[in-house]
Amino acid sequence: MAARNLPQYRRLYLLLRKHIVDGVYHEGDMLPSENELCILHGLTRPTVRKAMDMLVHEGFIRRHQGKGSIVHKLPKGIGILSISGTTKAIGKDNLATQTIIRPHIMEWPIDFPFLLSESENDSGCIFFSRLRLVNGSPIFYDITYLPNINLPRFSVRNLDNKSLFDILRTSYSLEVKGGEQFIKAINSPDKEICDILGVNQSQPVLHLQRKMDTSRLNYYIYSILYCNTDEHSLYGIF
Amino acid sequence: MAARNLPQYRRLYLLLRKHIVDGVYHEGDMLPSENELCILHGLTRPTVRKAMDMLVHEGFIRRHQGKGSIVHKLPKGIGILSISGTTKAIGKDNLATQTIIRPHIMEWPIDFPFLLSESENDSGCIFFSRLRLVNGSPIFYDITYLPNINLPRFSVRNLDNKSLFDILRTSYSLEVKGGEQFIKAINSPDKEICDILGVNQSQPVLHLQRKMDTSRLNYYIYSILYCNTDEHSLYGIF
DNA sequence: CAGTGGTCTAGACCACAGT
DNA sequence: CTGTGGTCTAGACCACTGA
Repeated sequence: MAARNLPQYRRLYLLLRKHIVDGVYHEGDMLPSENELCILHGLTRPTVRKAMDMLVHEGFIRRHQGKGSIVHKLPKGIGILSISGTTKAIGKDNLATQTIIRPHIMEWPIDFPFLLSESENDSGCIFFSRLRLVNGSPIFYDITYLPNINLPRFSVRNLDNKSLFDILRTSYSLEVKGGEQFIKAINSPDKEICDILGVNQSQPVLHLQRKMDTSRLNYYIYSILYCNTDEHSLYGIF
Repeated sequence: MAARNLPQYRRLYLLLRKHIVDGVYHEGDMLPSENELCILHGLTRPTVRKAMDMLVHEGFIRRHQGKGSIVHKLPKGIGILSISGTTKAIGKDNLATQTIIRPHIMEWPIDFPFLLSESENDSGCIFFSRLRLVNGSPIFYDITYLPNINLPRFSVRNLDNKSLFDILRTSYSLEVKGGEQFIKAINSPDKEICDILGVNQSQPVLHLQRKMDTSRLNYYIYSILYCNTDEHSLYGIF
C-alpha cells in the first residue's frame, strides 16, 4: 500500500482524519485525550499534538482547554477553499470530473497572470482543462498549466474522474504541498466558459488564480478556476 | 504597549513577521537559522520552530531542508482569507476604516445566514457596519453582528480606524481565534451598498459570510462582507 | 565535512474545566 | 481534586545541502 516511511505525526493525522471522515467519530464527539493517544500509539505529546494541530488547522477538530478535543465537521478537499453546498456537505460520490480540453503541450499564454522563471518559460507548459460537476451540475471550470519539465507521457493520460494530485504523486513522485490564490468576482468571462458552466453572461462568477508548491524544488503548478457560486459557496476556514 | 504575557513562540512569531513586513528581511533573504534564533532569543528549537511554523502557514517564509528558511514575499492582494484580516497584509498606512452604521442593539435578522443558539437568539445582537478604504477607495463593506452577551458599554464605542479585534481583546479579554467563511460572487446587493462601495449595480462583488471563534466558549462573532474586487483581489494561502 | 531543517523523546509546569 | 489542553525545555538522531 502506501509508503510506510511517513512521519509518525503524519500517520496519526491521517488515521484520525480518516476516522472522522469515515464517521468513527461524529460531529460533536470527544476525541481521545492527548495522553490517551500517546499511550495508544506509543508516541509522546509533542508528536500527538503536531498531528492534532494539523486537524485543527484544517477545521476537523476544535480544542478546548480543560475539556478536550471535539470533532468539528466534515471533510474538505485539499486546500483551504473547497466547496460546500447550501444544503449538505458534498461527499466524494456526487463529484464528477470531465475533461474539456485534453492535455497538450503549448507555449505559455502571453497574459499569464503569474511571473514565470526562465526555465519554466523556455520549456512551455502542459495545458488542459476540466469541468467539475456537483450532483450533475457544473460548478468549477478548472484550467491547469503544468511546466513541461520532466513529466514523461503526461499528455496521453486520461484525467476523467481522477485526481490530478494523485496522479502526480503516484506516477511522478510530485506532492502538492500548498499554494497561494487570488480571488475575484467577475462578470462573465467569454461566452464559451459561460456555456460550459451553464451560466448566462450577466451572471457573476468567482475567479481564482492559484499557484501551488510541490515537493520538487522550484516546480509549481498553476491553475485558473471559474466557479458558479449561484447555488454553492466556496468554503474555507482560517 | 502590547500585553507581555504572550507565549514565547507567539512573541517570536510577531517579531519575525514585523521584521518581514517592515522590510528588515526582503523577499528572497535568508532568515537566521533555527539554532541562531534559539541562541538569540534564549529559546529551544521546538519553540522557535513553532513560531516559524506559523510564518510558513501564512506564506511569509519557506523552509528548505539543508539550506535554510527564505522570506517568500508579501501578499499583494488583500489577505482577508487569513485570520488577522485586513490589517495584516496591506501596509497599515493605506488602510482606513469608517463607521457607517454605529453600534446599536437589535434583534437578529430573520434571514440570518448562520444557525444561532438559543442564548444567542434570546439576547439579541449588537449590530454595526464599517467601510474599509484602501488608498482612499472603498473596498470592503463589513457588517458585524455580536451576540449581546456580556459586552458592557460596547455600543458607545467609536470604531473608526480601530481594530475590532484589538478592542475585544483589550477591553473584553476576547480573543478571535479563527473561523469559517462562505464566499460567493454576487451581482449587486441593494443599491445602498453599491453606493457605499462605489460600484454600479451591474458590477459583481464578492460576498463573504463569516463565523469566528473566540476564546470565550460558545461565543461567536458574525460578519457579512461585500468586497469590490475590481482592482484588488482577495489573497489566501493554503 | 559542518550546518541546515525534519522528526522525536521524556520529561516539566501552567491555566483551565468539571467533580 | 483530577484530567484536560497550552507551553516549554534539553537534549537526540536523521536527511539533506553545499563547500
